[in-house]
Amino acid sequence: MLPEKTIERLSKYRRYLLEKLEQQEEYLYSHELAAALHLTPEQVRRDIMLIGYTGTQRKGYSIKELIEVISKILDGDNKINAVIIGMGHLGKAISNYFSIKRSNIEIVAAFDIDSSKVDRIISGIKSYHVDNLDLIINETDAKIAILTLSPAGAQDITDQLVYAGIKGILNFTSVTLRVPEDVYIENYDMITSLEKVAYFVKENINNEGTL
Amino acid sequence: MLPEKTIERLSKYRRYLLEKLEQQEEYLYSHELAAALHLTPEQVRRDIMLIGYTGTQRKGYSIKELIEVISKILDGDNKINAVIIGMGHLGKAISNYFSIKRSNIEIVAAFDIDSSKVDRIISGIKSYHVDNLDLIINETDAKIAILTLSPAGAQDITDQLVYAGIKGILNFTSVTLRVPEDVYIENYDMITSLEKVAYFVKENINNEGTL
DNA sequence: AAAACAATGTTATTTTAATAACAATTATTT
DNA sequence: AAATAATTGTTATTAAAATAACATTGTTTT
Ligand SMILES: NC(=O)c1ccc[n+]([C@@H]2O[C@H](COP(=O)([O-])OP(=O)(O)OC[C@H]3O[C@@H](n4cnc5c(N)ncnc54)[C@H](O)[C@@H]3O)[C@@H](O)[C@H]2O)c1
Ligand SMILES: NC(=O)c1ccc[n+]([C@@H]2O[C@H](COP(=O)([O-])OP(=O)(O)OC[C@H]3O[C@@H](n4cnc5c(N)ncnc54)[C@H](O)[C@@H]3O)[C@@H](O)[C@H]2O)c1
Repeated sequence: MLPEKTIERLSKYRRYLLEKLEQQEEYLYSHELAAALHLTPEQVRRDIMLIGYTGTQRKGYSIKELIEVISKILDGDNKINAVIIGMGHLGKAISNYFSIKRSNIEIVAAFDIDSSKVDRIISGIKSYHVDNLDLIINETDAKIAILTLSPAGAQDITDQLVYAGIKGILNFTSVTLRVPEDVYIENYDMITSLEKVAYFVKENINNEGTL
Repeated sequence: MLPEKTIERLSKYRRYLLEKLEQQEEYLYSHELAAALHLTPEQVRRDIMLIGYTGTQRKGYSIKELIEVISKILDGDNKINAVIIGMGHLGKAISNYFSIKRSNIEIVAAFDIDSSKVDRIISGIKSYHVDNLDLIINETDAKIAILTLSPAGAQDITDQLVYAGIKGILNFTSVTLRVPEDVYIENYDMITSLEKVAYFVKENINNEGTL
């Protein structure tokens, strides 16, 4: 099992590599990738070593091959399906983002409780009423859920998702969810990110010149 | 200077503590906080030690006091102002989220290039045309910017922001931004979060029972 | 008032992650 | 064809973060 941080970086590497591939580039060096993502070349090389790929000295890494190796790690043999719950502002932003930046995770269905947002296609994703949750998750064999619904319904929906066989949740609601041990949860809160930025901005301003 | 990870957790602690305060609770134990946020009690106690607060043994931490101490760390003496660039789906979701969950960072202005989204108030935030960027940032003394605009304009806007005196950026565009050393950037990409969830879901499924 | 208990605060240890160092190798130049 | 330069792959070192251990102390019970 690879370190969490390496997994995060691999995802970023792949996104950058895909851009380069579109620009018809064939090879790249560890220091290019590092510079683009604000990392060190050593770290890039170490990550690539860990996934067992080797480039050619003096020439760098084959972009095409590296993408393939990373994809094998991140995607495994078969693709993985996801659903999204709550098609408000955030849900739409994410759906739309996924339809543009392709990833090997496919969002196969969206759900909402509001009948005006249901039974239509939004950013290429079919939207269903939450009453069909269990049915559609089983039909599509989705294993991941993205939660962008109102906080009030979050725990209740989570219980239903777990029952339906969801094994990973990306949670954008501010609710702290209770799930069985074998369900992996990743919480994300923009306020935390922003407060972190604020803290380091303040530290920087205070220490101006003293570093 | 406190560790990055501690800062992230402090933000989460505060959010949880504020909830508890609203429920009229007075004290809480390290293990309660830990359980709620999927951490260990040791880590909670260590973080609290690092910020120099002490609870009372057998009784736990005073919720009110702990919030005050964390706020002093995260907010410092004076509040910090932020602006948001791009009032599309994501920009609106964030503005709205901030107007509900209060934080001591204030979003003082929003900007967009689309005249139909400009010169009105969205989720309590006044929205301006980007042409006024420099003017408004100076007037409001904003130090942080949240980027939720279309990728195409991101680097150009960033240059303007830096020129106007912005010192911290929370970047949601997929563009890798170039900034001077004294500007702190936090990049966030949902695809990375989701691919991380997918990876650990797969690992879990593969290792079922073998752990 | 004494004893038992249950929580904190802090130091020590372990684990994980990042950085650095450098030998091996492969293109390129002379 | 030999020398040079530049980049990789890997091991060693350092730094950061998390966990564990445990002595200390305030609270409760008897
Ligand atoms: N973590 C973050 O950084 C962050 C940022 C912004 C918003 N949020 C949160 O994300 C969520 C969505 O934000 P938004 O701005 O899109 O809000 P929104 O009100 O625009 O959208 C919420 C959607 O969820 C639907 N919904 C409500 N209850 C439901 C249920 N039981 N089942 C299915 N659908 C249901 C609503 O009909 C609506 O379409 C909120 O919980 C908000 O607090 C989090
Ligand atoms: N990081 C992530 O996880 C994530 C998720 C979703 C979307 N995104 C990105 O966030 C951005 C916004 O997404 P969205 O769904 O809200 O898109 P959107 O198209 O709904 O909104 C973009 C807004 O930016 C405005 N804009 C364009 N150029 C501008 C400029 N030069 N100055 C000011 N405003 C400008 C547009 O008028 C529009 O209102 C996009 O870059 C998208 O790729 C990132």
